[in-house]
Amino acid sequence: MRDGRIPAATVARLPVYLQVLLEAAEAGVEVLASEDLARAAGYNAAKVRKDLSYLGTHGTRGVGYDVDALARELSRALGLLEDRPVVLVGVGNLGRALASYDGFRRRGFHLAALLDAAPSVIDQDVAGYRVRAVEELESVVVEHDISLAVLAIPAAQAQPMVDRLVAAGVRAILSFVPTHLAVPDDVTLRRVDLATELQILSFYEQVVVDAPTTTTTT
Amino acid sequence: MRDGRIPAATVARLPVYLQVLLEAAEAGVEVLASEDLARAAGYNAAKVRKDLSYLGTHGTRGVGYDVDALARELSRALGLLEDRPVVLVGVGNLGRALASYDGFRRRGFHLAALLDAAPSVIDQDVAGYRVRAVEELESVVVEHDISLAVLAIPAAQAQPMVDRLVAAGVRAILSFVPTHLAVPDDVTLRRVDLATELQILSFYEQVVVDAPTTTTTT
DNA sequence: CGTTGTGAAGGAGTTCACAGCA
DNA sequence: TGCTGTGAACTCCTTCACAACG
Repeated sequence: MRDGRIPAATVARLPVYLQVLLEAAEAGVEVLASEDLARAAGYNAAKVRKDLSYLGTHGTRGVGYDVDALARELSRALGLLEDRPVVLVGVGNLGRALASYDGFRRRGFHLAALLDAAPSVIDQDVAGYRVRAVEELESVVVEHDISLAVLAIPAAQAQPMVDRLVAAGVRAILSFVPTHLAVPDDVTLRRVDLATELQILSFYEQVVVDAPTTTTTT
Repeated sequence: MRDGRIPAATVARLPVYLQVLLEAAEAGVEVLASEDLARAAGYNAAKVRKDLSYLGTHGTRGVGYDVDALARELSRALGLLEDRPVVLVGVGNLGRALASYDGFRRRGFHLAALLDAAPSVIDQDVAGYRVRAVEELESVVVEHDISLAVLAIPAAQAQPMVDRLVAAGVRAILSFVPTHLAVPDDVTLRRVDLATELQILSFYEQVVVDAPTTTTTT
């Protein structure tokens, strides 16, 4: 256990550990050794122990980690002790799917609002939510004290929308837009590009063998 | 330019470069310096040059990189010279969105088949495709010579399905399943977990400042 | 005794800085 | 002159290996 900053690579794995722990708890398991955790997460034991050591977590030597305690610890570290409100901007195909995706709900988030610019979809019902006009963005963010946004709009409109989200007070953005988007240093942006992922796979498929069986990183 | 293996981190950036180049070509730009490419991609010039050097690509000193030539070079490296067939397994909310997502089509892939296990969706029309029974998996893979699969099914059924895909001859899998899935060494699996991405953002949002403005890696 | 927590070694990826060339 | 291509330095991450300890 150290106290400086937690390495980015470690942060990216914490949700995976949490997931494994919640499944173990579900199954009635009370203690897991780093070895077990590693197997279930797809890493190795040394990495698991080092990662957890950054949290200052203490397992029990000769025994392992208490499943419930560690899950709580991870939830706390990730800021998931209570449900976080998220605003979803863009209700096209992908946006609709994201709105219907219950993984968000089940893993600590809820959609506080769905926004779109197209008059044709405004006021429409999507996955049980009423789509609101992007004009309401600023008021929605303030009203629900939102700091997380999911962006699923066309590339052409994306940068201005990012600027607007940032100005409104959003601190972190999950972008599905296939373009580089600039944000200030104090705002975090993660980009998920589905076509890019397939293209990476395409590379390894033809090169045959040897791809690092991956996950998202950094 | 070297000739060994291309670093995983570099491979993950190649699609981004390609995207930038195609947009530049679209805009009529014929030459880009590493500096320009870097700005558009969100990296820095040294990284761009080193990445490209692994391809054995030669830019022109004092000038930059020929946009068309480099785009072709990258397409070749990524195995995108011709459209690649992909099989999509799982036509739930996410699967439907993926089927409707035109980014795949526009960036070198086409869905050769949509499969699902639920009798209620079989033969249904989704995004213009007729959903087929998973039973047809093996024949579809052989018939279309498919090596890429996209997996969007519940975690519980995922590992057996992965084994089946691999046995059928699939060499690379893009998984949206929020669980670790095992594949043999000669098969590549990339995992995209949307809730995980949000949880990572949640961490940085609360920690305030300092997150490495990211993209998918490895 | 078994498993954690961690220094230290090793490996991967990034950035620097400059020589080399169009 | 201007920008590429790249060795070398550096930083970040992973893995090893073992002492510490319940």
